[in-house]
Amino acid sequence: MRAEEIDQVRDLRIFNGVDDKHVDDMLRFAFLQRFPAGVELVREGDPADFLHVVVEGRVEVFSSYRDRETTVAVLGPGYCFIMAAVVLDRIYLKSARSLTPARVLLVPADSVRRVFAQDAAFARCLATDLAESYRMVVKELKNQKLRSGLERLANWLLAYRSEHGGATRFELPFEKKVLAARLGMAPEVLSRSFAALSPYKVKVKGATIEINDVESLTTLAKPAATIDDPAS
Amino acid sequence: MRAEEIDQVRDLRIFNGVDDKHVDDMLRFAFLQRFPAGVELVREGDPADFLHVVVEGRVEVFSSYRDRETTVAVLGPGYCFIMAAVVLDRIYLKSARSLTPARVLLVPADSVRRVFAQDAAFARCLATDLAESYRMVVKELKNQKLRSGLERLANWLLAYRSEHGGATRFELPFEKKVLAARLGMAPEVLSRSFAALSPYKVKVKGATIEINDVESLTTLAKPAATIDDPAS
DNA sequence: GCCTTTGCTTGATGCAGGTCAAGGCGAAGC
DNA sequence: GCTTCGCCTTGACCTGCATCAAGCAAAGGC
Repeated sequence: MRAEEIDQVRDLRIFNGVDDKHVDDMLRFAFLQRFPAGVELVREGDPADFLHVVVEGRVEVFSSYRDRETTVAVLGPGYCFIMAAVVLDRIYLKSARSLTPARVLLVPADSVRRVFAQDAAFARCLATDLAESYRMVVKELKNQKLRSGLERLANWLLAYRSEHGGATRFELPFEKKVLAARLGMAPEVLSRSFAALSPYKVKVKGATIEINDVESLTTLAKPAATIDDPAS
Repeated sequence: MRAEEIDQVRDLRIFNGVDDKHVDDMLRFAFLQRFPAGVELVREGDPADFLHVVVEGRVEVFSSYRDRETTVAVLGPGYCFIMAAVVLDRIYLKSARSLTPARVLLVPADSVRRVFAQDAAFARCLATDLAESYRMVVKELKNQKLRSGLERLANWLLAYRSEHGGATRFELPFEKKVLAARLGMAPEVLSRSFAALSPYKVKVKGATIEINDVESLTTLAKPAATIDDPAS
């Protein structure tokens, strides 16, 4: 990696408080790789060779079984994936593909594990990051098991809205079929669900969403801190 | 805690390699508590006061939302729960209740966090334990989203069988309605699913299960390393 | 012994959401 | 302008699972 690239990634969350020397150890053999959209970055079942950190663009994390596929998460800049597999030196449980053109930092797994064994601050970084990730998956599991498709959509809309300044109108950040996968439903069902939200004054025109009555949508969605609040 | 009790819990997995002095720091203010069956140990939404470790008995981890409830896991001795909430000093995302009479080690959250900040070995223990837990939830999420109820049952039977010596006959470790919750289905559906397994030579008599044709059951279940194998 | 309780099974019915097939529509190309 | 190609929507249909309502059988109380 070039020095200028190193500076771009040095203050990623996972390096927070870690000895510069150790960060350099990891980055020396790392790559900051550019990928076009639609490339498979990681395949489920492979041994964990690299810790991946999204620097730019969006990455979809998914898993397949027989002829089925399910999206687990859609990650933006700052998030790393497959950390657990790297720490434990196991195989990947999930696959990942770039949804948009993306830049991803690839840190060799063995250097991650080496620094993990030596640097207490890094071990703590990984532990808190893993704890965060753990809680994210738990929330997702609850979201899937305890809510209907319509409820998931309503909650997603409210959460996305408030993450982006709370404007009445906004654009979907990715294609509707990706959103459908993210919400765990077929694209057709997403369509119908959007239609079912019109009594709640949600207007959909292409990728543009308009939420004209947050109150009534909230009544339907019944958001819960222990599922939706990213800070709790 | 009494000295004799301390010895019982000192070599739990999470204290592996941790400085004795620090383990004592945590255990000094800990309780080894006995609970009857059916007691709520932890309530979703409460702040994380204690790290809980199951020493004896079985504990069901679950979550509620509106009038629904879902079981996330059933834990036996050696497992800790709500570690992520303790590390991050957040609220519990899940509730827990004892299924059987149980003994649970309760370690005050602040002493866990204090040792986490001081002792590198403990930070690494927590990190690997969190990584394991993370992978468990991911597997559970995949199990739920990618499989039908019948497939989940078939895989659970095969996994339980091989975890317990691979005998042809065995007893269910808990009530069928708990198993149903664990598998994410209504008790009635579990009943029907058991019935649907009789062509695969699975016999059910009360709590006794007999698997007479592992091969054909495996063909149905199609177990996958990235969902079912606890070691991968 | 009988009766109640509790857990489980079985049947009937309804609904959410998946699947298949046929358009509609906007963007890009010619 | 028209055509083509993806993406999305709409309609019709089907299936897996939840729900409700009995029945049944083993276990414990008296």
